[in-house]
Amino acid sequence: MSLLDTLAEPVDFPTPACKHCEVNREQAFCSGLNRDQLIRLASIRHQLRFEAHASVFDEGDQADNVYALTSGAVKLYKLLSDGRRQIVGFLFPGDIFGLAIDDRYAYSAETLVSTTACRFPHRQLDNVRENIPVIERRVFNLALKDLVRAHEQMLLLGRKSAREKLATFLTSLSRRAVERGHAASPVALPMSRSDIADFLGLTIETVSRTLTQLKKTGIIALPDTGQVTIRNSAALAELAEGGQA
Amino acid sequence: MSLLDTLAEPVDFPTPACKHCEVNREQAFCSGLNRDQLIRLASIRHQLRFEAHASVFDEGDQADNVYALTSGAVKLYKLLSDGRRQIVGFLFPGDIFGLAIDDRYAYSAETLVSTTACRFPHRQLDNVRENIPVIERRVFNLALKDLVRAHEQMLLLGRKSAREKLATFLTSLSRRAVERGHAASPVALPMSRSDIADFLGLTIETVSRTLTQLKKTGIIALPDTGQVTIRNSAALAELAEGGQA
DNA sequence: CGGTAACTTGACTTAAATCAACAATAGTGG
DNA sequence: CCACTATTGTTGATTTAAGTCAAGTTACCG
Repeated sequence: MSLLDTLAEPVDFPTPACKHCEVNREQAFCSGLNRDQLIRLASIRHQLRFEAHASVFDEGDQADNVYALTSGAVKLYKLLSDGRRQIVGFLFPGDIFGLAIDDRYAYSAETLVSTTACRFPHRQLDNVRENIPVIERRVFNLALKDLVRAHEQMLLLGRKSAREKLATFLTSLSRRAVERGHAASPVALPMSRSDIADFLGLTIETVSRTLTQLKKTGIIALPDTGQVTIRNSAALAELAEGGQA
Repeated sequence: MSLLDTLAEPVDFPTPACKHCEVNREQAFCSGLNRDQLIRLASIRHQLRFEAHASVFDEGDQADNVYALTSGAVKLYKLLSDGRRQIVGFLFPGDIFGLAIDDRYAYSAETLVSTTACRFPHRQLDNVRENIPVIERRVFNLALKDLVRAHEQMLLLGRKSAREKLATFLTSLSRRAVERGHAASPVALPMSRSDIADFLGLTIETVSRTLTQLKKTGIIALPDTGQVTIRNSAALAELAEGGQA
């Protein structure tokens, strides 16, 4: 689709919040902006729909676009030459991805489930950011949140046991679900065991065993592979922080 | 020292580049700005000198300041309640630290050696950033570089062997030294083995053994504990990326 | 020069990986 | 709707990379 097509898309004003970022109003990319600012953003955005398990872009690709996730879920990952994989983030509605330096994406992005996102051409978004400081700051704060999360993940990867890793992972997913207006439990696991393993620096066997172990101690329940019920969130949180719960 | 004292400090204009960020001109916080922009920044900065092994701030402290490192080196780390530590970054001249969300630092900062830094009160820097887009973008790009580095470190922590971790670490230190105008080899190691271990998710014994092993294969030499000579940078780089060098 | 802290090396242990079935789940086509 | 197959997930047996425990050794500092 060309830029002209994008501009021709219906733009639903004067709705106060961007319809396509309706989840996570507090921190979403385009929430709380005024009419003119939304029009500027809408004029350069392109709304996209992806199938489950679809590639959005690959590490090393020309970084032409920034994406704001509006529904669904995405994983970001890096590969070593022999196929070892590290997932560097799971994204949910309200998160953005695709920011890059050196004009190349530093990770690959793939959907976990059927997903919708707004796409913003990097160059045009740069221009909007330069002219609308509140948007620049919005993008900055989202990037900073990613950085804080990355630091927490480094602590997890470098210093936590398998049990602590899983406890932290489930706690974090639950907290983020609450931020998006969902219940703290049960937590949806839209990713495979293999994805969880590659996010936590473990193998699928260890992920499976550890979840079984947490189930046996009554801290969680596993109604099905795609869902976890948190039965004792205090114990889970305690475990996540290195306590001996 | 009060804000008035800061303002009373001699400001060396019309020097084109901030004297205190003279290393790493390309990416440094205050390089390449015009006279008015430098004056604005200088008016809110406070120049500091720290001893070696001095605490700059602790995780959880009120995040009142942002720091731009001008000489020396700093480590950023997070702790678990039982004392396990993860170093989330080593910083060198040209790097900034102390950016935070929620008004709390997400990590502790300590000097490795005698260090000088510019300190900017968060509130006042916010104001300058709002009014001077080029400064906002400068801070943004430095934060984004940190994020890219954090992603690389997640790949290292989650998926690389001890040997690959050390190879990556030395390669990265060497590359950054070059960026600051130093030689690619020998590489200075201003941090202890314990710091290296806590950065790479290893123990000091494994760090020591692995360095000895790399020395035995002739890839590096260890003239003393604080320095590494890279004898075969191609082999080291190959190892770092998971090759079987 | 003495003493402490930092680093190295060695012996042994262990948490998680690997290898190997097996079970459950989800698609697919009859 | 139900077999049939492929994929994903679980569990068990064994291995291994890195951790732990324990000396030594070197370097640094008062």
